[in-house]
Amino acid sequence: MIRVYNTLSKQKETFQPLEEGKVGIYLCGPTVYDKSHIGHMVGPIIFDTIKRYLSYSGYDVTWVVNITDVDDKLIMKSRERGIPMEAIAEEMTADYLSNLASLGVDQIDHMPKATENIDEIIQFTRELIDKGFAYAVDGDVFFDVNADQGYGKLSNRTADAAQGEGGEAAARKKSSSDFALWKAAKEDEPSWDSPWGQGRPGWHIECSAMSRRILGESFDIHGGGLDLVFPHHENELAQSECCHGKPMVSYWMHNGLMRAGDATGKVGGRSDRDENDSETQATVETKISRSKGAGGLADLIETHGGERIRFFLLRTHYRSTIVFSEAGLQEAGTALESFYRLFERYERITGNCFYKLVPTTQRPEENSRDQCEFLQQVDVHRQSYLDHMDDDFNTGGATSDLFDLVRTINRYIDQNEIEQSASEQHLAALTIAVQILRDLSGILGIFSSPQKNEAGNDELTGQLMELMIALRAEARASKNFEIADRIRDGLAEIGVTIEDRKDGTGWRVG
RNA sequence: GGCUCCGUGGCCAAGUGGCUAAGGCAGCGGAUUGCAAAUCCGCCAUCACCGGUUCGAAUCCGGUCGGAGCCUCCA
Repeated sequence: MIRVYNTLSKQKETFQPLEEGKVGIYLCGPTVYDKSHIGHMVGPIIFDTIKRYLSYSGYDVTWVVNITDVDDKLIMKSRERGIPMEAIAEEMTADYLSNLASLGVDQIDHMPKATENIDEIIQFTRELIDKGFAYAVDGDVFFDVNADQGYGKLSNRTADAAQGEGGEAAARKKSSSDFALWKAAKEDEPSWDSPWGQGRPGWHIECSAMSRRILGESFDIHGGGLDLVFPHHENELAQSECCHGKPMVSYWMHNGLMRAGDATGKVGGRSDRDENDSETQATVETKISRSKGAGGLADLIETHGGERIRFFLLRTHYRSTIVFSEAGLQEAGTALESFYRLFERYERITGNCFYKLVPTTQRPEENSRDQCEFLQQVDVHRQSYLDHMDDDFNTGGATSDLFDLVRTINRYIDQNEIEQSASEQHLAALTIAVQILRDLSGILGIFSSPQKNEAGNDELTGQLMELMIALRAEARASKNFEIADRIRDGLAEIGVTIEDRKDGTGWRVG
């Protein structure tokens, strides 16, 4: 039984899809006016993981992430850079997509763009006018907040407490909290034909229109960052529910926002150039999108690798604030090492590559019958992992079970001296356990392929290392530890670690 | 001012009424090792503070202090 925290009810609820066995998820994606920063990746990574888990649990999931490719910021950017809005959108969408790919986000089924759904948007707006929830004034169309009884229920706000956008449009609105569904085109703005003249969509309407087109009038999960609860999701909900007269989504899920936490004020390894007043900045933590150094996600991926970043994000609960820091990322990397080491150990023993194991796509039945003690322990951790995930996708708790699994497997190998000589039985049990680790980590979207370890992968290095190790072995055999240690220490200085294992000497970079 | 949320060991972080408060990083002790590395074993918290409810609270209620977000664009 999966439980989900619903922003609308402010509590965890039992997950029950509208249609048996099927789940529709809509996640608010980026406005593509600039390069994405790490904060933009929180939602995609957690929902990618949620989709993996729901699929594993037997649901047929459809996941939609929209691209907002027309709005004020895009228009401004286009003027600044003197190139068409479409060119900016295209460039930034490509950036976004490549970041997603690096972070292993590959579960998205549809990525509709606002500009490709103008007809739906106009249609939706027209329906709202026909039903008396919206009105047109001089080419603008506004949503009439006071016509909506339920307005404010998502963000717990009353209609009049919610100030809509001000500016010169304010004068034409019936109430200041009314918001634009359609904006009349100004000079030099991209625009489309509509029953109200040339114009473009307001910010919220595209999501109502596109989610309906792809997922239907009502669907299961709508997600986004906590900062979207108001006004964006409140308004979306108002539009859709007024238009259809029924609930828009069953579960509203919002991820916590990321803050920049490095003492230096750095984000993404960039120095914060424009900060020159005193030391007060030292401990300032701000929301990433407001921090001066926001950006540099590509650099971050380059230096740390997507897997480390993904793991870093998934180690905390999706609803809590994550303080971003280089140190935190470093630590995540250190923690991942124990997994990589186990994978190598497994390969040395069985000759099989962990990454070539095919993940089981179906959640197995409850505990297995008469197994050896080891596999029973493995089962305990597997079950604990699933319990964590069932509880509002608690990936932070689930990762601890992964570490428990690693320790359990290492202990089994140690205690039974499997590295020295393995019986069929041991190998079979080991294989089952590692397969389970494969399946469970696959749900988090990690360890799907080897992380490129740049250095030391070429043939020459391998041969040289073989030689060094042989020389050291000879020195050790003749108890010439001075030479042996000189070899080991010298290698350590250039970043190569020698490991004398039960089954022979090995080496690793880093 | 209105509305949310958070404060768990040196650091990060699960846990939101009841077995001995997960896990990671760092540290310490031990096994192993020629010494290391890796691995395993063990150790390291009464949960910001005060008061209350309860047989029983980190977990519920009230207050205090500290921190964050939203109320304008934001993932």
